[in-house]
Amino acid sequence: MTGVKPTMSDVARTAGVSAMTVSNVLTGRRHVSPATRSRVEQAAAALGYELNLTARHLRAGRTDTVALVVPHFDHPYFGELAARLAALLAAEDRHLVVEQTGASREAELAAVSQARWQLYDGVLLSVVGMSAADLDDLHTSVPLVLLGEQEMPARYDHVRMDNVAGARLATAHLLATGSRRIAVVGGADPDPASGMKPARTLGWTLAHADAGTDPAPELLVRAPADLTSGRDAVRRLVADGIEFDAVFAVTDTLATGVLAGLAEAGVRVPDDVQVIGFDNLASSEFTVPALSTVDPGHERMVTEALRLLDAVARGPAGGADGGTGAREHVISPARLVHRATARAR
Amino acid sequence: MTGVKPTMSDVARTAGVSAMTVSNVLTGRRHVSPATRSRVEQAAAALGYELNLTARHLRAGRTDTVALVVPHFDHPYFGELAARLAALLAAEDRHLVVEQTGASREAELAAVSQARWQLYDGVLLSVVGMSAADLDDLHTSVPLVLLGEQEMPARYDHVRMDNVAGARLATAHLLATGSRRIAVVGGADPDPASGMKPARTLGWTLAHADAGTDPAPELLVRAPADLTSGRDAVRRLVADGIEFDAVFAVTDTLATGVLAGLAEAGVRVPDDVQVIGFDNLASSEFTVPALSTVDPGHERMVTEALRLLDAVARGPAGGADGGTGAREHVISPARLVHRATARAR
DNA sequence: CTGTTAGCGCGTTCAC
DNA sequence: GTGAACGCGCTAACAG
Repeated sequence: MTGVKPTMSDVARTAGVSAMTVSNVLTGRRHVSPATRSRVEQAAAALGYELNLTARHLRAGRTDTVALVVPHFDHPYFGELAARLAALLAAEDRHLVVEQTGASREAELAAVSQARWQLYDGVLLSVVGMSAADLDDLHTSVPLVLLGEQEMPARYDHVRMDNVAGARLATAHLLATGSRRIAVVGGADPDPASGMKPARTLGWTLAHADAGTDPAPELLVRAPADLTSGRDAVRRLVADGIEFDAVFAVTDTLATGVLAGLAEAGVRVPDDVQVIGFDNLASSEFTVPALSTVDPGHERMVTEALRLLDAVARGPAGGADGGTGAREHVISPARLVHRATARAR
Repeated sequence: MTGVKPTMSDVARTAGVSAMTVSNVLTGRRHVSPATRSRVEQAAAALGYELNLTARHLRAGRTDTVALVVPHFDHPYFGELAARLAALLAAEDRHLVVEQTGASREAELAAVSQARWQLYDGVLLSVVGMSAADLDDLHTSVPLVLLGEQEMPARYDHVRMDNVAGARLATAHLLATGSRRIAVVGGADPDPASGMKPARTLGWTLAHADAGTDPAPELLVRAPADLTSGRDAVRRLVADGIEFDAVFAVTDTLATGVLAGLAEAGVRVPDDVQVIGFDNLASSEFTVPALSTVDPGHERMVTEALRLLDAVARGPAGGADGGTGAREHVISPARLVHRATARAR
């Protein structure tokens, strides 16, 4: 209630020591005699002293904080990612803060061009809207690891899932269990250079090729990756009278919407239409029926991302490449999770 | 590639001006002649200068950043909360960072006792594990607004939902549509002083009293608020042979688990058992069948929370009370959302 | 084990 | 419209 915030010197003065000693007590980086320590602690408590972290950050040049920058806070995929990273970092007394860009290219560029990242020891950037070219224009001295399913410039470390293999696995399973008209919901033209959708769509195409068939073009349903779009995709398919006996949804979120759409249309899953998603969200076990999906190896991805980030932070000179500028690109293997929306093989 | 990060003085030197002028160009707080401005901008670009925000923060004593501290990143309720807040703040060029405590009392206390909050202009704290007594012991000079459904000390601003009224509404609807044995999943003894569960359970009790009945005690099923627990609650109910013709789940997450459990047991919803949840998550519209639920007035909650935070930040002296220490406690009204898991009245 | 000195890189204050 | 000096609060480096 005195109004002014006490500083370290204030604590030092009332404890009868120097500011350095107070600092030592607080950081524990140097030995302090028990007697001195307790005098300092009492003085700090008496004054209601609170360490000023911004000053520490400026002086130390470190913040012990890693940032995760995601397009949306409210997409379960990113929430789960954040939770996993936070758990890993907390184990080593480091902190995670999460920031949101908004998914558009413009919003991501704006977020990225800001000097905010200087506040962190490293940044994990989940890219969705930006292109490889945009990323190439990016200049930051902060250790940066990219997460995301599109093509990325070689000069950044990058962790992603095996989208093609996962989608191929899912589609192959649908073919092997008797489906012949497999819609890909959230599919995209395989040409565009960005995003997970072309890769997963490619997996769908390849699985058909593997089976010696060719998917009908009207079974490729473009859609943004949200719940509403999944439901709408089914409505559209039904309204257009397009026959299908299975759906490969390129994300679990889309798949959940698809299940809602199929239920609404009175279609039985998996008897009439099988469904497989991609991402293995925590909630996917609890859809009705329980969603079969592709697990992208979440744990692997977060441990690799953190490993790469620490490697960049420690050795800014070269990295895995020995100085050419190329860095590691990790691909986490995908695996099929069998539940109730697809038949057993 | 020179290795050393340029500072403002470096930029100033190569632009042939003083550091102050560089600062003025960057902040835009004072007029700078166009010619000087462009010289500074070119010098900054040439050197690859990046503003050091930690220094600015120390000097300015402000960070233009608000923190949201939540128990879990990966619970959709908090993800949606974060997204709403971020949208509101972005509109005024302020930033939101989200941090996670872990939901236990110990983890929350640890998170809270740290000086980290000094890094923010204000903190929105989502309380789950801590008691009112714990919060009373809290001493921080950072503007703080509490979010959470338990009792909170009067000296903090606090925003919450109308849990009792919402639960009463839901239960009353179930009674009015013919259900007589309404289980409350996630229910709790109304005595304990903390948490949303007792309040929502109380609403369930009161609705029965309103109807002149008394719920059977075996219909109160205690459970943590997650998907697995919702499903397990149904399994237990069924295994124990307890008859029920409706479920009021105290969160949508629990309700989603309940729907999975009912589907697994071959129970038809809403024909055999009606279900109503609480929270109105974005995903609740897409369960099968679509979940009827209680909407807690999300938008209202976030605007109020931000309004209170700004009020604390601006007038640290008094607040709504005029200096007695008591502050505003806002209760957002609840409303029933009719979908497919409950019959129309 | 403890103290002294000297900044970290900005922005406020006051001058011109 | 621009500059000089100082200090925000803390800690690395070197004493002793």
